[in-house]
Amino acid sequence: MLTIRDIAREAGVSTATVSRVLNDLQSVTEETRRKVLETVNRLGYRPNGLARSLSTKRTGTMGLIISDITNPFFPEIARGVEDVLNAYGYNVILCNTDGHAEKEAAYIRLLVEKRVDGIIFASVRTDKSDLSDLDANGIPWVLAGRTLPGIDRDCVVVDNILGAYQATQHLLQLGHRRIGYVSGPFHVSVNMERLEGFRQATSGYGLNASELPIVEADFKQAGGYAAALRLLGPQSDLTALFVANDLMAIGVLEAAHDLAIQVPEDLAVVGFDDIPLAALHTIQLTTVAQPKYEIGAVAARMLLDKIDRVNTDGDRSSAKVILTPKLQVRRTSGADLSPQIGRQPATVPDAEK
Amino acid sequence: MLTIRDIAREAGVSTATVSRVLNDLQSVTEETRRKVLETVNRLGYRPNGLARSLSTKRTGTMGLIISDITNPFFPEIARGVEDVLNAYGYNVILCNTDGHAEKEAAYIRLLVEKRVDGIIFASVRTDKSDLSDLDANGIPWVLAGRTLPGIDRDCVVVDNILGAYQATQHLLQLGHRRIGYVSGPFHVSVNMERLEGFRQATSGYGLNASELPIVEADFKQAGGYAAALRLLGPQSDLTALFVANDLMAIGVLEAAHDLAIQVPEDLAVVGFDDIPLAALHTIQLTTVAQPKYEIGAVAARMLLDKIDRVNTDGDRSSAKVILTPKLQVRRTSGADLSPQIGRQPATVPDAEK
DNA sequence: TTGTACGCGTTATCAC
DNA sequence: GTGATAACGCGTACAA
Repeated sequence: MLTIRDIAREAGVSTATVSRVLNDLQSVTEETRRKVLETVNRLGYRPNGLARSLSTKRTGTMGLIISDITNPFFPEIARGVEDVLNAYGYNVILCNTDGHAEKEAAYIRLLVEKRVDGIIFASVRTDKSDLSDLDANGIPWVLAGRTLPGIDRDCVVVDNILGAYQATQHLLQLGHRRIGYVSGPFHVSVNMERLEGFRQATSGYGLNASELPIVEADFKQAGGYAAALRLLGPQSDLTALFVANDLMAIGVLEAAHDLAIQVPEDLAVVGFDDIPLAALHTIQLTTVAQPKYEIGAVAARMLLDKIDRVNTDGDRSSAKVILTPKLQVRRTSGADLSPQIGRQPATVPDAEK
Repeated sequence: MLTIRDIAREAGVSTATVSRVLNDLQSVTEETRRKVLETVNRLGYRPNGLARSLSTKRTGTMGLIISDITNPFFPEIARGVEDVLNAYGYNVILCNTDGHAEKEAAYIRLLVEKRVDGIIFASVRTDKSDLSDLDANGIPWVLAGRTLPGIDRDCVVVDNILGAYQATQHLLQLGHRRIGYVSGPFHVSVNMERLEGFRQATSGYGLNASELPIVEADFKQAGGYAAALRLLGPQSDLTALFVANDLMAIGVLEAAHDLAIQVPEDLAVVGFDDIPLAALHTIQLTTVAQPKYEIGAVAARMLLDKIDRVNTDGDRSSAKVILTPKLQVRRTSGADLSPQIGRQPATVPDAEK
């Protein structure tokens, strides 16, 4: 592949001049400028970014760490990240960790070796030591859609406690008292927060949250399906389920169907995230909406800011941005059925089918 | 950040020896080996991949170019690509082009400058000149889920013509004769092929394909919705729609619902792709299944092969892999309704609701 | 305005 | 087995 020296020789100038033209710096005669650009185009020269990065100490590449891009929650976040970063000339390396700590650690090591300019963590699980490792190496990072215990900066999240509180209260106001919680992995922060919101809301209604059934699952559709089978057995008295994310809620709906349980007549279901398919008329999942694209976009801007600040003054931390979740009331919570749950036919779209 | 020289000095050896230990090459005494590794771990040294790549001429990074990761068709492909490449120590740079030629060209330039070891194209549109540009620069590439006119190598695809043929024939066998085609962008190869399959099947039944309505849309849900509104106006006599991809088919279903058209009783719908939500019991979209994950995985392996071959002998091309699509018959085509279309109530799941 | 020469952090080719 | 040292391709003081 051609080098800057080839261009310099061909154009009859020095490599320094070629470099100046390519990065349009300072003083270069329009004459020589033309000459250089002409040979560059004629020969199809492409600068070697590796050499450039080695010299400038910036790569124009960022890492994006998520759990699994096939989870419908993540593509929009990734898109928000990508759009913003790409507008500033950055590329994004995508990393699927499946929530495995080892996979994540391995990715981080690779990203550090590739000297990415920054990393966005949207995966559910991250070791705090990994982050201090990055700090030690001077690589800025940002958390998107999640927090970490003991860290209340450099992250953009929705208020999960509030969202879960609203969702649960919605069910309570509809008259439900026997409400189950389909949980994500217990130790994951977003799940802990949503569980906390669930607890606050139920105890606000004088219920003992510890008496309400909670089943741990994995944030995936199949996990939600399995959890629902366990919760909705023959002797179940549950009339509603709050599910920690939409993907599991979809699994719950599938399970309810297979168990011949009518939603929302016999069972109200509320999810979290508002993934695209939740709004389809055949699904109409009541859920807590997160601004996914915005979470990604804001996180990206925050990261860019942080990089700027590292390069100027020494300040390395950003504020914490908390976005507000919004309860999207749709069919599956049976809001139109209240106050007598499960007694009268639903008057919602599709009900007459 | 620490350099190999720091380690060499601290361990009392030369940089060459440190390098040998790190890449466990040749002859190094167990003694010195231990000593080097100890200081590496103690000081937390991370090799600079840029410098390494500059020297070795490989980056361990690949580019993946797609249209839009929020289109449910792509996450599984991306996952297949990522899983395989990551197993071989590669990272993946994700590029969303939205089908814009300029965006794609800009991405390719960036990827070339970063000296990625290879590129996978899963986007719908690619300029042939871009590819020859890559060839000129010695960067291997592979096409995934699509072809390019005049190129029948280095790609993995399903037989789109066959898939579309089967889908259309399915509708014809159910008795439909007035079938519309909701098209993707006309110039996109996969769409052209599916249209071709549609034409072959209809003319096989003595129909004049040119008399059947075809509306061009954009492969997105909103586009499918809009196309359906145009096709299903008051004076429409269509009893079935073959839709070029599932995402648009979802839009068609939404439109049908808003127009109070019953699916499948009044309108049969068949899509293409078999995205995850097509299988949900509330959707049950009849569609042509593509093995998306496999397409990504096979493309990744093909790219790895191609890279290997470039490094050994000079052969730079791979074969063309054609995977077989599979018609997934579900509710929306009303297979259980035949032969009298639209006369009797459906006896499909959910019908008694 | 332009050119020379060194540094960026590795790997690889020599000697020893 | 180990150590100098020249690439790798670019940016950039410094000098001219």
